[in-house]
Amino acid sequence: MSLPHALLTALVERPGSGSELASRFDRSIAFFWQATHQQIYRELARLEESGWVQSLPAEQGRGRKRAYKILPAGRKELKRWVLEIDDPASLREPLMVRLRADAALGPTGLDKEIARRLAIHVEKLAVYREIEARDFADVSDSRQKQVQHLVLQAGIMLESLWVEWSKNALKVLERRD
Amino acid sequence: MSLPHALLTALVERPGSGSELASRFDRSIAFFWQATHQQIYRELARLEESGWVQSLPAEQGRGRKRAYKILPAGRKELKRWVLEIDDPASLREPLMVRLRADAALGPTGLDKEIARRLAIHVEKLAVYREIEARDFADVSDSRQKQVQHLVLQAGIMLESLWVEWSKNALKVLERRD
DNA sequence: CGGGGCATGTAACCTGTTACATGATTAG
DNA sequence: CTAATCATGTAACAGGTTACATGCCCCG
Repeated sequence: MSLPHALLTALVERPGSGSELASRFDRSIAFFWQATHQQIYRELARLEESGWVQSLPAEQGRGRKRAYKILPAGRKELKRWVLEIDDPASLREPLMVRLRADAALGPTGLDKEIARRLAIHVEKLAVYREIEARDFADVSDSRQKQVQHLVLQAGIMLESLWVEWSKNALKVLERRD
Repeated sequence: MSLPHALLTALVERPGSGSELASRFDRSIAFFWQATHQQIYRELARLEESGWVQSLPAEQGRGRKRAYKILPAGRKELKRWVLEIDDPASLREPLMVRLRADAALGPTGLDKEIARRLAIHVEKLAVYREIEARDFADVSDSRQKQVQHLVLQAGIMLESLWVEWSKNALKVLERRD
């Protein structure tokens, strides 16, 4: 489980409230981690219980912003966690299951769906490339920036992969025999 | 949720018992769908309840193989499901969270982990390429075979991506400033 | 001052994971 | 005949998803 540590990371960069973290999430590691606001609130409460973050006491009560900041114990926990080892995440892609079903049942009309997804990937790729051009144009960036760039690069490579794969898949699925 | 339909697909190809399906899973769509035997048994029971599959009545009881075959209603359901639309699956990759934490905290020693994973991806890639050479050497394959090949190709492309990305990441992480 | 949107929160549910248990089969 | 292994199954749990509820704030 990485959500608590993803939140700690965000809070190292800058303190913030649940809703702020949610939108920062969308802008930073959305390619490789997602969380709904419910997950975030639940997890922030747990982090506070563990003594890893602290909510600024000034503001409390439902409906009011509640800003959190990371505590030393949280920093320490994050440093520990970064060096945990785990195998590459496995991808669960229903489309691949559908393809195998198509192969077993005969042509089913999956090409429409793949064309739709091709468009999605093309668009995402354009967005990511734009971010890259804007934030990572300088080749002589700091180490910190280059590491952040690595994450974006993985996102770009993934979208490129799916664009390429989808085009090829459409060629194969054209066959109606 | 795709597990029930992944099982239906496997049962269209050939009837089988839970354990057989589990090992067939490993050999066919393991790149894009995984399931433990517990999930499979639970799901097979549900599929039977829904009237989509039938277990051959001869064999029953704990510890005895229980073969299932797909029913017409199951085939129909599978055909319906193949054409459902959903957005590309999102990848949850803790390593990317770790990288962002590394960027925020300063060098933490992630390069070891990435080198380890590079080796894993290289090995998987070799295995997939071997399967490809053995099962999909013929360019003039049937449509069915070509569609199955598409799934394997996606797996190969993904592993290649991570090999390439890991090598680049190692270069960046060498920097210790 | 009333309504809509925003921030937070509660609750139920589902999938997937892990640990463990039991009956059958097979090897030595 | 016993031990190891295989096939099936039970149970508890954790993370993620969805639906919905509540309180604050600001705009008209």
